[in-house]
Amino acid sequence: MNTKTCIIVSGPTAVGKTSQAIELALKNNTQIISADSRQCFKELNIGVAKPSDEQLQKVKHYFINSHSIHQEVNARIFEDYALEAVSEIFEKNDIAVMVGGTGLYIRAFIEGLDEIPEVDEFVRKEINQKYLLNGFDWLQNELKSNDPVFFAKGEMQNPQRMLRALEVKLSTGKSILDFHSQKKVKRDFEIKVSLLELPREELYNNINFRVDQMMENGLLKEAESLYPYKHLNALQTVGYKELFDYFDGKISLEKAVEEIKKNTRHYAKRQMTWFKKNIENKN
RNA sequence: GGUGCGGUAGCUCAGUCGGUAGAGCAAAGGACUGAAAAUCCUUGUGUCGGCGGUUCGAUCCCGCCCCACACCA
Repeated sequence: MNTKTCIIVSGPTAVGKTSQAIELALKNNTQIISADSRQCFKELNIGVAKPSDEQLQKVKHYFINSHSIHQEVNARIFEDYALEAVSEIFEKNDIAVMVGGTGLYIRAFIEGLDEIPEVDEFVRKEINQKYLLNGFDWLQNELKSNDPVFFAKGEMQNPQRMLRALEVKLSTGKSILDFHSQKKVKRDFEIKVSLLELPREELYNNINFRVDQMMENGLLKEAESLYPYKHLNALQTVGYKELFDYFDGKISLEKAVEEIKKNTRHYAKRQMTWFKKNIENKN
Protein backbone atom coordinates (compact mmCIF):
# COMPACT_ATOMS: atom_id res chain seq x y z
CA MET A 1 0.00 0.00 0.00
CA ASN A 2 1.51 3.24 -1.08
CA THR A 3 0.20 6.77 -1.13
CA LYS A 4 3.29 8.51 -2.45
CA THR A 5 2.81 10.43 -5.69
CA CYS A 6 5.12 12.31 -8.00
CA ILE A 7 3.39 14.91 -10.13
CA ILE A 8 5.28 15.69 -13.30
CA VAL A 9 4.73 19.01 -15.03
CA SER A 10 6.11 19.06 -18.55
CA GLY A 11 5.66 20.56 -21.98
CA PRO A 12 7.67 22.54 -24.50
CA THR A 13 10.00 25.35 -23.58
CA ALA A 14 8.39 28.71 -22.73
CA VAL A 15 4.99 27.18 -22.08
CA GLY A 16 4.99 28.26 -18.43
CA LYS A 17 6.12 25.14 -16.58
CA THR A 18 8.27 26.79 -13.94
CA SER A 19 5.65 28.99 -12.35
CA GLN A 20 2.99 26.27 -12.43
CA ALA A 21 5.30 23.81 -10.74
CA ILE A 22 6.24 26.25 -8.02
CA GLU A 23 2.60 27.01 -7.35
CA LEU A 24 1.89 23.30 -7.15
CA ALA A 25 4.80 22.69 -4.80
CA LEU A 26 3.81 25.53 -2.49
CA LYS A 27 0.24 24.31 -2.35
CA ASN A 28 1.44 20.86 -1.31
CA ASN A 29 4.21 22.17 0.87
CA THR A 30 6.74 20.04 -0.98
CA GLN A 31 9.85 20.26 -3.15
CA ILE A 32 10.72 20.16 -6.83
CA ILE A 33 12.97 17.97 -8.94
CA SER A 34 13.97 19.67 -12.15
CA ALA A 35 14.11 17.49 -15.27
CA ASP A 36 16.10 19.82 -17.45
CA SER A 37 19.37 18.78 -19.01
CA ARG A 38 20.77 22.32 -18.92
CA GLN A 39 19.44 24.03 -15.82
CA CYS A 40 21.39 21.61 -13.67
CA PHE A 41 24.59 23.45 -14.55
CA LYS A 42 25.50 26.15 -12.09
CA GLU A 43 27.42 28.09 -14.74
CA LEU A 44 24.40 28.47 -17.03
CA ASN A 45 21.76 30.95 -15.91
CA ILE A 46 20.15 33.50 -18.21
CA GLY A 47 20.27 31.43 -21.37
CA VAL A 48 18.56 28.38 -19.90
CA ALA A 49 15.64 30.25 -18.32
CA LYS A 50 16.45 28.99 -14.87
CA PRO A 51 14.03 29.83 -12.06
CA SER A 52 14.89 33.10 -10.34
CA ASP A 53 16.77 33.21 -7.02
CA GLU A 54 13.54 34.30 -5.42
CA GLN A 55 11.71 31.29 -6.80
CA LEU A 56 14.52 28.99 -5.75
CA GLN A 57 14.29 30.32 -2.21
CA LYS A 58 10.58 29.70 -2.01
CA VAL A 59 10.87 26.06 -3.01
CA LYS A 60 13.82 23.74 -2.83
CA HIS A 61 14.82 22.48 -6.29
CA TYR A 62 16.80 19.35 -6.93
CA PHE A 63 18.93 19.19 -10.11
CA ILE A 64 19.24 22.95 -10.38
CA ASN A 65 22.79 24.26 -9.98
CA SER A 66 23.66 20.76 -8.84
CA HIS A 67 26.35 20.12 -11.45
CA SER A 68 29.20 21.85 -13.21
CA ILE A 69 29.59 22.09 -16.96
CA HIS A 70 32.82 20.15 -16.50
CA GLN A 71 30.96 17.12 -15.17
CA GLU A 72 29.30 14.48 -17.27
CA VAL A 73 25.53 14.53 -17.14
CA ASN A 74 23.22 12.22 -19.07
CA ALA A 75 19.92 10.39 -18.87
CA ARG A 76 21.39 7.48 -16.91
CA ILE A 77 22.88 9.80 -14.32
CA PHE A 78 19.64 11.74 -14.12
CA GLU A 79 17.61 8.61 -13.50
CA ASP A 80 19.70 7.71 -10.46
CA TYR A 81 19.81 11.27 -9.21
CA ALA A 82 16.06 11.77 -9.53
CA LEU A 83 15.17 8.48 -7.86
CA GLU A 84 17.29 9.42 -4.89
CA ALA A 85 15.75 12.86 -4.81
CA VAL A 86 12.14 11.62 -4.79
CA SER A 87 12.80 9.17 -2.03
CA GLU A 88 14.34 11.98 -0.02
CA ILE A 89 11.26 14.13 -0.59
CA PHE A 90 8.96 11.21 0.22
CA GLU A 91 10.55 10.89 3.65
CA LYS A 92 8.61 13.96 4.70
CA ASN A 93 5.96 14.40 2.00
CA ASP A 94 3.41 12.30 0.18
CA ILE A 95 3.75 14.40 -2.93
CA ALA A 96 6.78 15.37 -4.98
CA VAL A 97 6.81 17.64 -8.01
CA MET A 98 8.97 17.14 -11.08
CA VAL A 99 9.20 19.81 -13.74
CA GLY A 100 11.16 20.07 -16.96
CA GLY A 101 11.23 19.69 -20.70
CA THR A 102 13.89 17.05 -21.26
CA GLY A 103 11.69 14.23 -22.48
CA LEU A 104 14.31 11.50 -22.39
CA TYR A 105 15.12 12.27 -18.76
CA ILE A 106 11.47 12.18 -17.80
CA ARG A 107 10.94 8.88 -19.54
CA ALA A 108 14.03 7.47 -17.85
CA PHE A 109 12.51 8.51 -14.54
CA ILE A 110 9.06 7.12 -15.27
CA GLU A 111 9.96 3.75 -16.77
CA GLY A 112 13.73 3.41 -16.53
CA LEU A 113 16.42 2.81 -19.11
CA ASP A 114 17.60 -0.62 -20.16
CA GLU A 115 20.73 -1.83 -18.44
CA ILE A 116 23.69 -1.47 -20.75
CA PRO A 117 27.13 -2.17 -19.30
CA GLU A 118 29.54 0.72 -18.96
CA VAL A 119 31.59 1.13 -22.08
CA ASP A 120 35.33 1.09 -21.93
CA GLU A 121 36.55 4.69 -21.72
CA PHE A 122 39.47 3.79 -23.93
CA VAL A 123 37.25 2.30 -26.61
CA ARG A 124 35.09 5.41 -26.64
CA LYS A 125 38.06 7.72 -27.07
CA GLU A 126 39.55 5.63 -29.81
CA ILE A 127 36.30 5.52 -31.76
CA ASN A 128 35.75 9.25 -31.51
CA GLN A 129 39.27 9.95 -32.66
CA LYS A 130 39.05 7.62 -35.60
CA TYR A 131 35.75 9.14 -36.61
CA LEU A 132 37.24 12.64 -36.59
CA LEU A 133 40.12 11.37 -38.64
CA ASN A 134 38.36 9.11 -41.11
CA GLY A 135 34.86 10.52 -41.33
CA PHE A 136 31.39 9.22 -41.92
CA ASP A 137 32.20 6.53 -44.46
CA TRP A 138 34.58 4.90 -42.04
CA LEU A 139 31.91 4.87 -39.32
CA GLN A 140 29.43 3.36 -41.70
CA ASN A 141 31.83 0.59 -42.68
CA GLU A 142 32.76 -0.17 -39.08
CA LEU A 143 29.11 -0.76 -38.23
CA LYS A 144 28.57 -2.78 -41.35
CA SER A 145 31.30 -5.23 -40.39
CA ASN A 146 30.95 -5.13 -36.58
CA ASP A 147 27.25 -4.68 -35.89
CA PRO A 148 25.05 -5.94 -38.73
CA VAL A 149 22.00 -5.71 -36.50
CA PHE A 150 22.37 -1.97 -36.06
CA PHE A 151 23.47 -1.60 -39.66
CA ALA A 152 20.16 -3.09 -40.75
CA LYS A 153 17.78 -1.49 -38.26
CA GLY A 154 19.54 1.44 -36.63
CA GLU A 155 19.75 5.08 -37.57
CA MET A 156 22.49 4.73 -40.13
CA GLN A 157 22.55 8.40 -41.01
CA ASN A 158 22.97 9.71 -37.50
CA PRO A 159 26.64 9.83 -36.48
CA GLN A 160 25.86 10.38 -32.80
CA ARG A 161 23.76 7.21 -32.63
CA MET A 162 26.20 5.30 -34.77
CA LEU A 163 29.13 6.17 -32.51
CA ARG A 164 27.15 5.06 -29.50
CA ALA A 165 26.18 1.80 -31.20
CA LEU A 166 29.76 1.09 -32.16
CA GLU A 167 31.18 1.71 -28.70
CA VAL A 168 28.58 -0.57 -27.13
CA LYS A 169 29.24 -3.31 -29.64
CA LEU A 170 33.00 -3.12 -29.32
CA SER A 171 33.04 -3.09 -25.53
CA THR A 172 30.23 -5.57 -24.80
CA GLY A 173 30.19 -7.74 -27.90
CA LYS A 174 26.46 -7.19 -28.23
CA SER A 175 24.49 -4.81 -30.41
CA ILE A 176 22.94 -1.88 -28.58
CA LEU A 177 19.64 -2.89 -30.13
CA ASP A 178 19.84 -6.25 -28.35
CA PHE A 179 19.91 -4.45 -25.02
CA HIS A 180 16.68 -2.65 -25.80
CA SER A 181 13.79 -4.45 -24.18
CA GLN A 182 10.21 -3.28 -24.10
CA LYS A 183 10.22 -3.78 -20.35
CA LYS A 184 9.20 -0.80 -18.33
CA VAL A 185 10.31 -0.51 -14.76
CA LYS A 186 7.47 -0.11 -12.30
CA ARG A 187 8.23 2.53 -9.68
CA ASP A 188 7.01 2.01 -6.13
CA PHE A 189 5.13 5.30 -6.15
CA GLU A 190 2.34 6.82 -8.22
CA ILE A 191 3.14 9.10 -11.15
CA LYS A 192 0.86 11.72 -12.59
CA VAL A 193 1.78 13.69 -15.66
CA SER A 194 0.49 17.09 -16.61
CA LEU A 195 1.52 18.13 -20.10
CA LEU A 196 1.15 21.85 -20.65
CA GLU A 197 0.18 23.09 -24.09
CA LEU A 198 -0.31 26.38 -25.89
CA PRO A 199 -1.47 27.25 -29.39
CA ARG A 200 1.57 27.27 -31.65
CA GLU A 201 1.41 30.99 -32.34
CA GLU A 202 1.20 31.88 -28.67
CA LEU A 203 4.08 29.61 -27.78
CA TYR A 204 6.25 31.14 -30.49
CA ASN A 205 5.41 34.63 -29.27
CA ASN A 206 6.48 33.60 -25.77
CA ILE A 207 9.74 32.27 -27.13
CA ASN A 208 10.55 35.38 -29.15
CA PHE A 209 9.70 37.63 -26.23
CA ARG A 210 11.75 35.57 -23.80
CA VAL A 211 14.84 35.65 -26.01
CA ASP A 212 14.66 39.44 -26.21
CA GLN A 213 14.38 39.51 -22.43
CA MET A 214 17.40 37.26 -22.04
CA MET A 215 19.43 39.64 -24.18
CA GLU A 216 18.30 42.58 -22.03
CA ASN A 217 19.24 40.64 -18.92
CA GLY A 218 22.81 40.16 -20.08
CA LEU A 219 22.92 36.91 -22.02
CA LEU A 220 25.69 38.31 -24.21
CA LYS A 221 27.94 38.79 -21.21
CA GLU A 222 27.15 35.36 -19.81
CA ALA A 223 27.95 33.74 -23.15
CA GLU A 224 31.19 35.71 -23.35
CA SER A 225 32.33 34.35 -20.01
CA LEU A 226 31.56 30.81 -21.15
CA TYR A 227 33.27 31.14 -24.53
CA PRO A 228 36.40 29.29 -23.35
CA TYR A 229 34.25 26.22 -22.66
CA LYS A 230 32.34 26.22 -25.92
CA HIS A 231 33.61 22.75 -26.82
CA LEU A 232 31.95 21.17 -23.77
CA ASN A 233 28.75 19.23 -24.21
CA ALA A 234 26.93 21.49 -21.77
CA LEU A 235 27.57 24.43 -24.09
CA GLN A 236 26.04 22.74 -27.11
CA THR A 237 22.99 24.71 -26.17
CA VAL A 238 20.59 27.05 -27.91
CA GLY A 239 21.27 30.58 -26.77
CA TYR A 240 25.00 30.09 -26.40
CA LYS A 241 26.21 28.40 -29.55
CA GLU A 242 24.69 31.14 -31.72
CA LEU A 243 26.47 33.83 -29.71
CA PHE A 244 29.72 31.88 -29.97
CA ASP A 245 29.31 32.12 -33.74
CA TYR A 246 28.92 35.86 -33.32
CA PHE A 247 32.11 36.05 -31.24
CA ASP A 248 33.88 34.08 -33.94
CA GLY A 249 32.78 36.67 -36.49
CA LYS A 250 30.68 34.18 -38.41
CA ILE A 251 27.40 36.07 -38.06
CA SER A 252 26.14 39.47 -36.89
CA LEU A 253 24.68 39.93 -33.44
CA GLU A 254 21.28 40.62 -34.94
CA LYS A 255 21.48 37.39 -36.91
CA ALA A 256 22.58 35.49 -33.81
CA VAL A 257 19.51 36.63 -31.89
CA GLU A 258 17.27 35.64 -34.78
CA GLU A 259 18.94 32.23 -34.86
CA ILE A 260 18.38 31.76 -31.12
CA LYS A 261 14.68 32.43 -31.61
CA LYS A 262 14.45 30.10 -34.57
CA ASN A 263 16.41 27.29 -32.93
CA THR A 264 14.33 27.60 -29.78
CA ARG A 265 11.19 27.25 -31.89
CA HIS A 266 12.62 24.15 -33.53
CA TYR A 267 13.54 22.81 -30.12
CA ALA A 268 10.00 23.33 -28.86
CA LYS A 269 8.68 21.51 -31.90
CA ARG A 270 10.97 18.53 -31.24
CA GLN A 271 9.80 18.42 -27.64
CA MET A 272 6.16 18.34 -28.72
CA THR A 273 6.86 15.52 -31.18
CA TRP A 274 8.58 13.54 -28.45
CA PHE A 275 5.84 14.07 -25.87
CA LYS A 276 3.14 13.15 -28.31
CA LYS A 277 4.69 9.75 -28.78
CA ASN A 278 6.39 9.00 -25.49
CA ILE A 279 4.72 10.73 -22.59
CA GLU A 280 1.14 10.05 -21.70
CA ASN A 281 -0.93 12.77 -20.13
CA LYS A 282 -2.06 11.10 -16.91
CA ASN A 283 -3.97 13.36 -14.59
C1' G B 1 2.78 64.34 -65.56
C1' G B 2 7.11 61.78 -68.48
C1' U B 3 10.78 57.88 -68.75
C1' G B 4 13.03 53.50 -66.88
C1' C B 5 12.89 48.96 -63.91
C1' G B 6 9.99 45.65 -61.42
C1' G B 7 5.13 42.96 -59.53
C1' U B 8 6.06 34.64 -59.56
C1' A B 9 5.57 30.19 -52.68
C1' G B 10 5.27 33.49 -45.93
C1' C B 11 10.32 36.27 -47.53
C1' U B 12 14.47 37.00 -51.29
C1' C B 13 14.56 35.73 -56.15
C1' A B 14 15.26 32.26 -60.63
C1' G B 15 12.60 30.45 -64.90
C1' U B 16 9.43 29.15 -68.94
C1' C B 17 12.80 30.76 -77.21
C1' G B 18 4.18 30.33 -75.56
C1' G B 19 2.40 23.71 -73.46
C1' U B 20 -0.16 26.38 -65.91
C1' A B 21 6.71 26.75 -62.60
C1' G B 22 11.65 26.00 -58.95
C1' A B 23 15.94 27.32 -55.58
C1' G B 24 17.61 29.39 -50.83
C1' C B 25 15.64 30.88 -46.32
C1' A B 26 11.28 30.72 -43.28
C1' A B 27 7.63 27.01 -42.12
C1' A B 28 5.53 22.03 -41.41
C1' G B 29 5.83 16.65 -40.29
C1' G B 30 8.76 12.73 -38.27
C1' A B 31 12.76 9.62 -35.81
C1' C B 32 15.62 9.15 -31.61
C1' U B 33 17.57 4.41 -24.57
C1' G B 34 24.29 6.98 -21.28
C1' A B 35 25.56 14.13 -25.95
C1' A B 36 18.42 14.80 -25.83
C1' A B 37 18.37 22.79 -25.53
C1' A B 38 22.05 17.20 -28.69
C1' U B 39 21.80 14.39 -33.28
C1' C B 40 19.31 12.84 -37.72
C1' C B 41 15.38 12.18 -41.77
C1' U B 42 11.24 13.90 -44.94
C1' U B 43 8.12 17.79 -47.22
C1' G B 44 7.44 23.13 -52.36
C1' U B 45 -0.12 24.67 -56.12
C1' G B 46 1.30 29.23 -55.98
C1' U B 47 -5.79 33.16 -59.02
C1' C B 48 3.04 33.58 -61.90
C1' G B 49 -0.57 42.05 -59.96
C1' G B 50 -5.86 42.96 -62.61
C1' C B 51 -8.85 43.13 -67.12
C1' G B 52 -8.92 42.42 -72.18
C1' G B 53 -6.46 40.88 -77.11
C1' U B 54 -3.63 37.39 -80.31
C1' U B 55 -3.36 31.90 -80.12
C1' C B 56 -5.59 25.18 -80.19
C1' G B 57 -3.20 26.97 -75.68
C1' A B 58 -0.60 32.90 -72.18
C1' U B 59 2.67 33.39 -66.21
C1' C B 60 5.61 34.28 -70.90
C1' C B 61 3.79 38.16 -76.79
C1' C B 62 0.45 42.86 -77.39
C1' G B 63 -2.89 46.84 -75.20
C1' C B 64 -4.96 49.27 -71.07
C1' C B 65 -5.20 49.70 -65.79
C1' C B 66 -3.40 49.19 -60.64
C1' C B 67 0.85 48.95 -57.21
C1' A B 68 6.25 49.60 -55.76
C1' C B 69 10.98 51.72 -56.65
C1' A B 70 14.42 55.05 -59.31
C1' C B 71 15.34 59.18 -62.27
C1' C B 72 13.53 63.54 -65.07
C1' A B 73 10.09 67.58 -64.94
